Amino acid sequence: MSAAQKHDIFQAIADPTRRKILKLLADKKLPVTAISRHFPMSRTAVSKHLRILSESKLVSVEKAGREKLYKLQPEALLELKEWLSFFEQFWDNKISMLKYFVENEEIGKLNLIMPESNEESKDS
Amino acid sequence: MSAAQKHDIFQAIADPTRRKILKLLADKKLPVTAISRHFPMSRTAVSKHLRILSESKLVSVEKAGREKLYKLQPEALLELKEWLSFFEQFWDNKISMLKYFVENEEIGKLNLIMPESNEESKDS
DNA sequence: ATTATATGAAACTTTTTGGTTACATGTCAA
DNA sequence: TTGACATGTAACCAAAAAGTTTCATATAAT
Repeated sequence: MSAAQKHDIFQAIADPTRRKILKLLADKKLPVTAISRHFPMSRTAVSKHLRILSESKLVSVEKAGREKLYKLQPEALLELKEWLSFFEQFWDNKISMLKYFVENEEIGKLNLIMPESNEESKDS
Repeated sequence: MSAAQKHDIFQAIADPTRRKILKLLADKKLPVTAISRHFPMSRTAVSKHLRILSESKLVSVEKAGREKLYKLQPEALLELKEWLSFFEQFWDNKISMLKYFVENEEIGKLNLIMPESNEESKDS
């Protein structure tokens, strides 16, 4: 069912505000008003972002009195993970070293492992 | 350097055309004209997508005679991987079962592991 | 030299996106 | 039952995105 939903997960996470919302919800369920306090925009704008996140199943909603609690649904990120893993196959031999540099926040030094940094370049 | 580049990786992969381009380039380097044959749009439109992919370092360019060969740069996806890994911490215990369902294309049955599917719901 | 191929840039159009304000509804507290 | 709080929807607007066509430039082939 659901031939083509309007918002896919790639689109959903494209917006910085929505990514920040996801991080907020990682801690705990929150109602719209609480969420919107973290942003320099109206509650209504945040509400629209939440609708988009809901459509792509990244968050779920739960009624609690007059509030509606939004909850992170991290399983939806599985699709992204699968997509990523396809490309990792073209990548594997470099990943562990890259991980090292990233985890040590020294990604700026990454040219150290790039072989093309020689003085003169010979073809083939 | 480069305080805030115009296109980040999340935006770059948000567009389906660009994701397809990345898959094409996974196989081999290609010039714009060859790439655009896979799409129902003009070469110029594809060229613009490639510029966006370049800006976010997902592809690199290499001059070859009168052609320009575009090449996949999968390392740029590391940022995405890092972002994802943050959320996996809220996810770990479910991941293996989810993987099973996904790999067997039975994601529709996922409610099997959702505890809230009882007949009546008791508060707290 | 001349023609054909490969490309990017510019100007323009249409659609989508992200935001606003105003309004209607539902729930809690007095 | 009246007032305050929490929310979503509607109508609207501006800016960004994605596409088009036209043009200019560089390289290759004849």
